[in-house]
Amino acid sequence: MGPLESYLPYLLNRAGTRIAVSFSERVRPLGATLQMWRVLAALRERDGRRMGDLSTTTSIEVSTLTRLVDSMEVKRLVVRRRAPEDARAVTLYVTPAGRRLTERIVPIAEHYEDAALAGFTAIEAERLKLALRRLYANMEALER
Amino acid sequence: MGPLESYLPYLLNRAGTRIAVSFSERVRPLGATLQMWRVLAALRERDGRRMGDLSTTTSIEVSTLTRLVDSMEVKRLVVRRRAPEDARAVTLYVTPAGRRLTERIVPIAEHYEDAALAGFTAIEAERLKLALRRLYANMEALER
DNA sequence: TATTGTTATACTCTATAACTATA
DNA sequence: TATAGTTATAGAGTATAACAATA
Repeated sequence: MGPLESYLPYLLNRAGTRIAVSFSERVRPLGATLQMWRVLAALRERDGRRMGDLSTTTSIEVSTLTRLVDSMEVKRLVVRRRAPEDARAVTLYVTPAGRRLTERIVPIAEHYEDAALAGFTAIEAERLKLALRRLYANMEALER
Repeated sequence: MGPLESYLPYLLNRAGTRIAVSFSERVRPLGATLQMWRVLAALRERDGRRMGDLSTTTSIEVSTLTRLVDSMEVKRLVVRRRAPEDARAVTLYVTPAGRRLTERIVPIAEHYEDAALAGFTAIEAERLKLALRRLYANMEALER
């Protein structure tokens, strides 16, 4: 085990934290947070998702998500609806205001994607993303 | 901007959080936390570092670090000493107990490094680390 | 009995700024 | 005046478990 600088989890968290903090500052003036953006991005992909589904795709804890969605409902960005096929489940839908906010954040997200990957070739960028997915899968496998 | 899954900051944070949580669980029985390990790893590299120095190398906020070091002093893992050349600065030294704990965590850290990179060739692993360093540098440059 | 989501509590880390003691 | 570190306070997120409603 060499210096901290060569340690993968460290490099990963350092880069991840840096980009998250920077992105958060950038969307704060719009009244949004990183976590809100994750929910909006997930709903942009597919509307009417369940809380549990959103929790796994956004990597936000269910109990955190409950309160996050509370605040997003107050801001009229999303609405909760009981799922018709299973009355235990709650599904989430974006409102027009939520859609407008989403479309304002998308270019910022794209900008961060580009800024983070400045100097990377398209192939290098894809390799990096693939590596991160493999890494995640490895850690998931380790849990069992 | 495609699905959340293809978004770099998301992939980064997801992988980073997963590995951090898993590692934390693994070292908790030893009475250690991820943040403590970072400090110990930094001091293992070089003893007698200043608080400010430790803050930047570990990516832990100075005010968080102060309280973290408080708790590490209570556990007799490190000791604070005033720097002789500048009485404003505080330097940190590992105790024998701290060293013993460090040596117990090192193999765990190595294990996580290996587990996360399972299936990666040495070249792929190096490429990934290099990419993470470049990405961090890009974000740092963006701040200015 | 198991599952979905909510609520409550305690805890960790961060952000910010005020404060002290040096320089 | 600026710097190094500490302290205080508020906020965001997590971990955990208990809970209600439904399956």
